[in-house]
Parts: sequence; structure tokens; C-alpha cells
Amino acid sequence: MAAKSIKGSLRERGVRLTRQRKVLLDLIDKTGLHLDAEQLYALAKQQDSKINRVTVYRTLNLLKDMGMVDELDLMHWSGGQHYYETRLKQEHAHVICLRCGKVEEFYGEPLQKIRRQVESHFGFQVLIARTEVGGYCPHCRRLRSQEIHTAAGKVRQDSAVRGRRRSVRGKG
Amino acid sequence: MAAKSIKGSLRERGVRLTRQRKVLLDLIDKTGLHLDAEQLYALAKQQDSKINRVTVYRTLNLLKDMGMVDELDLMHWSGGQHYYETRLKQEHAHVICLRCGKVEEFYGEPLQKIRRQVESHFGFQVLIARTEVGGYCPHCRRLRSQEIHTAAGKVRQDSAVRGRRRSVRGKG
DNA sequence: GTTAGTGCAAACCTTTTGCAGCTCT
DNA sequence: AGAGCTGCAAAAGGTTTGCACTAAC
Repeated sequence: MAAKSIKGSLRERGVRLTRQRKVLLDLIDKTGLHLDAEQLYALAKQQDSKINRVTVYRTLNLLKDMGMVDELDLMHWSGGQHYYETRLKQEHAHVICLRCGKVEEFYGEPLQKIRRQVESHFGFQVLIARTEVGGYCPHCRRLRSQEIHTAAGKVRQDSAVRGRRRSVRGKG
Repeated sequence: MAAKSIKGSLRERGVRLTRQRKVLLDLIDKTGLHLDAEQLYALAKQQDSKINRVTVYRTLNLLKDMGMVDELDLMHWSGGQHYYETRLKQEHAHVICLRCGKVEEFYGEPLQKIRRQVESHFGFQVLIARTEVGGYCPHCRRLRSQEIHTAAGKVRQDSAVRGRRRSVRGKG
């Protein structure tokens, strides 16, 4: 989608369009996916087995600095890593289920309102705004109420949310 | 402010109020400050020179899991670390200047609106919502336009924003 | 042919873990 | 007394850096 126009902008700005960058750009741009550096690396390797993880990070930083991708945390759902998406014209919030990890995108005027209000209240020049909402999706909501009924009482077992953090990563 | 009531809640829940936890609780609760683990550690050491960095992390996780503090990213202004504040009744967004790091807090109905809309649109049960806005404060806005005039042309010098990341930490 | 970009290895920063010993209640 | 906490050392997870080589323009 946006990948083509991004490539154009890069060229204009005198940034070299290497084989690796093309691969990554296309992957990030598969709209709807919010991939982290590691996932991007894994997918990129399928197309270019020689690509290095460092190149992934460097490319992400380049695109971020040029304002072509946005970096998300997704409420640190599965650890400390970041997720990336091509910057869309339309501002949106990310709604993430803290149990299953499902991500929804929320478009709505309150988002633009915040932007405008911050500009007028504080005289800030707003460059980026990020809203993330965490909770339980309809499906997990039901499952959770069952869980609570069955395993009632265990108050502060190490929280399920943090428990999910340790990500599984093959050694490369 | 809230430190006293938090201590009460902890006691009620059977969590031990150790010397270390009291120190940290009081530090986090100095309202208005958004400290990261390392800063908290440094300050705590002034009051209890034996305290360990690990205890800081464990305490922060405890308070987070119990819903007593909120974890912020502040747009990763100075690196990958997190910042903490005691959870206030009133939801608010954080507005951060990407040049000087100044943080403002924005209270406003658009925030509650997002929450409600996400609940009705997606059927999500919202637990946390986080909005962060990055840009330039009035002061830095002025300074920046000067900078641009003087050093015009240098398009993609490693971005000032990321350049500020490497944090200075004594090997303490 | 230049100069930007890549791969590799090694560092770095932030956070977590395992375990023995200490301390709140 | 005893479960809950702490400190220490060590590891893990994610990301960045230095440098020699390679490839895009």
C-alpha cells in the first residue's frame, strides 16, 4: 500500500534503496500487522537468508526518524519490545486484549480533539500522539470470569499479564 | 499524598511493609515527578545505602500488579526505561517535549470518551488507557526554529531525539 | 569511484531470575 | 516460627556500536 510511496520519498531524500530495505519495507507495510523487530527479522530471513538482525534495527530507526513508521508498545503485552506500522494519514488508537493479545484499531474524533486541545492549552507543537488501551476482549472477558470462578481465592499469584512477558525466541 | 493510603491497602492485602518499600513508596508518591527505576534507586540509596536495584524493580512490579502505580514510557524520550507515578483517580495524558523532556499532564473529557467508545464499539472491558503526546514545548519551539535557520540543510544528521537516548549512569 | 549501508562480534542498558540468608508480623 | 522479602551474582531480552567489507548510485 504505502510501501511504494515510502520508497519514493526515500529515493527523493537520497536514501539508498537496498535489497534489505525493500524487503523490510514490504513486510512492515502488510497493513494490519503489528510486527516487532524480531518477527520482522524472522520474516525477512525467509526472503533473504543473509540479512542481519542489526540491519532490521537500523532500518526501523531510519524509517522512524523519517516519520514513515510509528513505533508502538501495545501495553508491553509480551515484553519490552516495540511494534511497527507504517504511519497512516488517519490517527488511531490501539486497543489490545491483555489476555490473548488481539489488537483492534480505534478511529474517533476524541483523538483529534486531544491533539488540538494540547496545542491550544499548552502551546505545544504536537508531532506524535499515541493512545493505547488495554483490557479484555469480549471473548476473553467470558473466559476470565470462568477462570475466576474456578480458581477463586488466589489473590496475588504472579499476575497473568506479566507472566506472559517472557517471549519465546529461537536462538537465531 | 497517596502514599499513606497505599500503605494501608498493602497491609490489608497482607503485603509486608518493609523499610525498603516505605522508602520507595514515598519517593514515587512525590507527586509531579515521573521517575524511572534507576532514578528511584539512586534516591532510595540516599536514604538506605544498602538497598538493591533488584528490590526497586520488584517493588515497582508489585505496585504495578496491584494497580497502585502506572507505568509510563514518555515517548521513550531518553531511552527504553519506564517511568512511574502513583495511580490517580483522574485519568490524564502525558505531554512531553521531545527536546527538553518537560512533561505536562493533560486532563480532559476526550480521554474518558475514548474509554467509553472503546467499550461500546468493541465490547472491550477497559482496564488501562494510556495517551502520550510528543512534540515541542513553546520554549523549545522557538529555539528549534533558530537552530533550523542556523544549521539549515543538514537533513538527516542522526536525529536529535534519538541522540538523547544514551543515558548517563554512574556505575554505582 | 564514492560514500552510504551491511554484517559480524561485541558491547550496552534495562529488567528478571535463582538462591541463600534476613526480617516482618 | 515461618512465609515473605531482600541482596547478590548472574543471566536474559532488546537494542546499539565499531569496524572492515560491499554495493547502490
